[in-house]
Amino acid sequence: MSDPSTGENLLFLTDEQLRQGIEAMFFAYRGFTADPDRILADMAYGRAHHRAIHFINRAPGTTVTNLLAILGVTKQSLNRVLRTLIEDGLVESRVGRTDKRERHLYLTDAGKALEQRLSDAQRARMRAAYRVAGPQAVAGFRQVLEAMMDPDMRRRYQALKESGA
Amino acid sequence: MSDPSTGENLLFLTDEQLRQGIEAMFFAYRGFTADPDRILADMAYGRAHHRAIHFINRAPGTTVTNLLAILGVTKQSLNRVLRTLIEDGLVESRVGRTDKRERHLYLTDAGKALEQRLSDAQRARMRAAYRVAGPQAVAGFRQVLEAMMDPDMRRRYQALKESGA
DNA sequence: CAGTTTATGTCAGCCTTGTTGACTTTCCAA
DNA sequence: TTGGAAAGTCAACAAGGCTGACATAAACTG
Repeated sequence: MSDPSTGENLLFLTDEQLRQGIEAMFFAYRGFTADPDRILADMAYGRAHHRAIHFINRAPGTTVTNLLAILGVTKQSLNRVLRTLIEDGLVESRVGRTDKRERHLYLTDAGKALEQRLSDAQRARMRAAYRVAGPQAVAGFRQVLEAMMDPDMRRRYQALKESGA
Repeated sequence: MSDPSTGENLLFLTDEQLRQGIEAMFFAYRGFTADPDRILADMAYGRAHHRAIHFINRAPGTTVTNLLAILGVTKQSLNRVLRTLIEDGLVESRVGRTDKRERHLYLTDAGKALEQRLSDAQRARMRAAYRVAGPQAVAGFRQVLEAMMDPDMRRRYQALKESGA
């Protein structure tokens, strides 16, 4: 329409529009993590513990190496977090049956309980936002987020998504 | 349709859909920060410096207190970052004219140059994602993000948005 | 004018969570 | 049986959050 070179209206790709999107991501991510952060602050845990708990719950029996790849941190960093979770009885580490080098990770009942608290809080905000925005906006939201991921992370995300529902 | 209580299809509010949205936010945010992070890693700077530079560029002459509120950190934390940026000649701090207690912050030419590099990188990814998803998806993306913010952050975001274009 | 509040900066110390590098143990597979 | 992958550990370090205490200057208020 207004752009003769393509026949499309590309006003949504202006620097100003992109900047607004960038700032929206920044402010929204703060809200996104705020509720779980408040819960975790009361314990000796942080966001790193939340992430580990989330993905162990999501894929019970996952190996340390797999978790490492999903979280994108070093094994030393993850190990510190994992050790405290195991010590505190929230995570169980079982030696692999076929490959005994591997450790398979599971949430204990206490771990599941914490996961529930954290994800309830996070989902509540997400649900409220989804409800306000409506299904069509949510579809767009997901599309843009997927397009924003690094290709290997997109693959991991897709795999998780398909294993889910 | 499928939900007799509301007459709406609320399948987009299922726990599984919400969980996918949560994971999408996690993976997308990683992509969102990856490019600037790579640039910053070569210097002695981190994400905190990027945020300060971004918002000083966005609102030149902003005061320290205002920046504090936008970034949501303590003044000690911000001050550490600001001090290095001023020492390195990327940010200039001017004493307020009407209220001499205030410091007004501006990017120097060097600061503007770095801001440009960082935002170019971040916008490039954003632009690619926007282009793939299309204008309607982008509108939905923005709607959901806005709804996800804390109310006071939403106000700040709106104020920035209106001051922009 | 005296006293209080506000804006800013700074020192010290702490925590989480990331990093690198070096090293060991276990154990699968060629 | 030996090489290499998987896992774990120790040490050291840095960024970037936090709290608490304190200093200074300027503005505001009674």
